[in-house]
Amino acid sequence: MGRGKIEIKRIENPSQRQGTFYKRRDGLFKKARELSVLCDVDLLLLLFSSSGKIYEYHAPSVQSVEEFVQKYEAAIHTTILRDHCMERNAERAKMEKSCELMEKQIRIMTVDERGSYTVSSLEALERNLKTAMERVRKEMEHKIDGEMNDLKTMVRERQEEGYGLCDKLSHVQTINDIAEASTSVNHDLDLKLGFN
Amino acid sequence: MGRGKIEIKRIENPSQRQGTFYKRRDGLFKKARELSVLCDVDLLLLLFSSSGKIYEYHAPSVQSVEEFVQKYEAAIHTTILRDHCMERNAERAKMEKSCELMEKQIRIMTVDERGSYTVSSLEALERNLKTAMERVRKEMEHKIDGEMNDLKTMVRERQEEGYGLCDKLSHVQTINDIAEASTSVNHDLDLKLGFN
DNA sequence: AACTATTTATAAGA
DNA sequence: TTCTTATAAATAGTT
Repeated sequence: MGRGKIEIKRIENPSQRQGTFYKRRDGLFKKARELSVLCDVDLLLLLFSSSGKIYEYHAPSVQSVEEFVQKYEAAIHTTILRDHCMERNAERAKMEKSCELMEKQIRIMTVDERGSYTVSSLEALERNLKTAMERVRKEMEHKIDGEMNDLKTMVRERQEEGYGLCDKLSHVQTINDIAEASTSVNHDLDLKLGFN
Repeated sequence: MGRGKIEIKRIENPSQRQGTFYKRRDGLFKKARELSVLCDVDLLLLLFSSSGKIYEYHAPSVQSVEEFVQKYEAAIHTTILRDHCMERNAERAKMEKSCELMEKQIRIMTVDERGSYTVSSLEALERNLKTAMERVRKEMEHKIDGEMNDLKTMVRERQEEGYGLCDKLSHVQTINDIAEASTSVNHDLDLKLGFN
């Protein structure tokens, strides 16, 4: 219908697309209204233009979008929505169960589940606690080793700063051009800073 | 369009109304699809026939009625559904966070978080592990005490059964009316069962 | 936004 | 429902 036949695919020319949009939108709304009147149909039509503007039509019998969607959801309730809802509920139940299990695990690991242990589970628990204990010790040693190394590094850095200071001092001495037996000063300094 | 012009008002003849419904419904859906394709329009069309059947069309870009309605409601500043959804999402996020925390706690308690401890946290962990250890020991003692008591009870029950048996035996003896020095039998039985 | 040639939708009938 | 077809209605290209 029109001067020429068109293919049903996106119109790339924006102004042409806009023009066609107005015409066809009006046509669609008119058809929607006619269908709802002629055939006693409850009908909702929502659309967003490509520029983001929103347009809506609903049959006179429809009070609001929310009411209509609720009716839709109630009707479709047997399939999409319920499935979706059940999926969410299953996911949620799974999560809750996993939470519960973890909570229980924590209570067990802190031996806070009085009276619900068997002797063998207590033995297993004891083994686990021993393992954890060993790990704590190793980790602690590792940590302390690390801190020792840091301290050693600090000492070394101080030492180097000290040497730098000595160099500067000796340089100053040279500039002062007092050609005495001044090496003893450096040596004294080393001794005071505890170097050897 | 058609053999004659019609007035746009409810068609009272049911079969004619039904026929028109099919034709115009198909036409409307076709137009809706064409508009969405030609003009890049997000579109949702929901309708209930007068007989209560539901029909739906949405543009390919629309994933679901829910999604579309959310977009609509966001655009129209109505927030009922979105709020509900956000509530669910918040709840879920909270749960996930709590799960994560528990998982971390478990990893920490099993000393499986290599390198992420401070010395003081390791000390605290050690204290907790010692407490757990003590509890395991207490629980184990308690359990073993319990089992001992159970065993004692069993022994006592057996003993009583034994006495019962002896009584019966002696009764049978009495009935058999052999008035001999038969108390020795009971005594032998006690010795065999290991009582006293 | 209006015009109009042409295509498309559909009312009535089968 | 589905098809046919005469006719009404929608709209593409244009102004």
